[in-house]
Parts: sequence; C-alpha cells; structure tokens
Amino acid sequence: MSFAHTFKALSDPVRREILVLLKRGRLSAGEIGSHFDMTGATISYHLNVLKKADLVFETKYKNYVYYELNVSVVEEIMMWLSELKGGTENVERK
Amino acid sequence: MSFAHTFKALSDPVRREILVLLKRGRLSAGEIGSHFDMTGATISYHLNVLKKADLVFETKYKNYVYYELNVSVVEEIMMWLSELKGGTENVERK
DNA sequence: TATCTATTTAGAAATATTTCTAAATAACCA
DNA sequence: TGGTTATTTAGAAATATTTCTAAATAGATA
Repeated sequence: MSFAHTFKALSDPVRREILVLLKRGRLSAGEIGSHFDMTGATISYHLNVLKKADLVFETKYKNYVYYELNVSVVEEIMMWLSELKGGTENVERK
Repeated sequence: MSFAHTFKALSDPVRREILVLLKRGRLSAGEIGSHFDMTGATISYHLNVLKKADLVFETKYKNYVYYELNVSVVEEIMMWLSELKGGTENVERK
C-alpha cells in the first residue's frame, strides 16, 4: 500500500510477532490466534492491518483462511532504509 | 531503545521526512522545522520521539540543538527485516 | 436442512498519538 | 544586566489505535 501503512503495521509488537510466525510458512487465522492470549476478533483486526499494508496475503481453503508473508514488501522497506543509510551514491564499490 | 520504539518512530510520515532531511547531514531544530508547516513545539515532539528511538542524536552548539541521523539503528532494523525475509539458513551461497 | 466451526464485522471502552497555544529554559549578544 | 533568539515543556483538544463482547457470515458435515 504505502510506507505509511507498512511502517504503521510494523510498529505493533503483536503484528511483528505474527510476521515472525509466518516466516516458517503459511498459517490459518486460528493457528496464528492460538499463539496469543487474545480473542480471534483481535487477531483478525491485526491480520487485516497487515493485509492492508501488503505484508501478508491470504488464501482460502475450505472454511479456513491461510495467511502468508509477503516478502516483496519487506524488501521495499529495506530499500527505503538502505537509501536512508547512505543513498545510491554511497554504495561501496571495490 | 527497542524495535517497538524504532518502528513506532518510523511509522509517522513527518518523522520519516525528518530522517530523509538528515540524510544530507546534521541540521538544527529550527532548520528542520522550517521544512514543515507546523509549530516548533510539534517538531520538538517529533525530534524527541526519534531521539528516544535512537534514530537521531543531538549535539548542542551555542543556543542551537543539532540533530544527526544515527545510522547504526537503521542497520539494526534492516537486520531484523533481513531475518524475516529468510533467516540465516536461507542466505544464498554460491 | 440444521448445526457446527472458523473467521470477520460492528460497536463500544480504554488508551495512545498528534497537534496546538502559552509558558518556561537556556544560551547568546548589546 | 536585560533583551533577543532557539528550543523544550505543560496541558488541552482532536483523532487514532487497540482491545473486547456480541453478532454476522461462510463454508463443512451429519
């Protein structure tokens, strides 16, 4: 979506932990929820924030909704941070 | 300080723009403020959030306070994101 | 079809964030 | 010293975020 949304999404510890869980592969909303001491509704809210930020995408199978990490947006933020660190003109060349 | 504070600090567009300004070198609080249509008090608040997140540090000279980007914390977040992307076990080796 | 399971939506309460104005500090200079 | 400039602090108002409970939806199965 936008850097604003992406960084906002990353700014919450629950959402960062969800992303770490998804690092190992896709999980259903319920599986994600079982890692937290929170209602399914709250997890659903956080998943929606991550989805709007394009940090995860969902696929539906039977009556489950599976969430998966979207690596490409993580790469985009890394690019932004890399620019901040030094800009292209400072890339080290040997 | 912590990832929580760092990402929270990065989640605001004004603060991200301040960081981009500081990319070119240190600036006083007033110089930073002149780039925005906001009161000095508001800029001071944002600088304080960035400072608490260790994204900037300040040095005082005369009656000015200069702010400078702290690259090392930017690098730490990039490390976290890099882990998220694939973890050490996935680093490409040729 | 009826009902059970998984998940989301709606709405409300508590808390946090962002911004302002006005006042306080702190250091400079005439 | 007294006044000017740069910046921060305090406190308040507006808005946004996070969480819950209860209800709604959607699909699966008996």
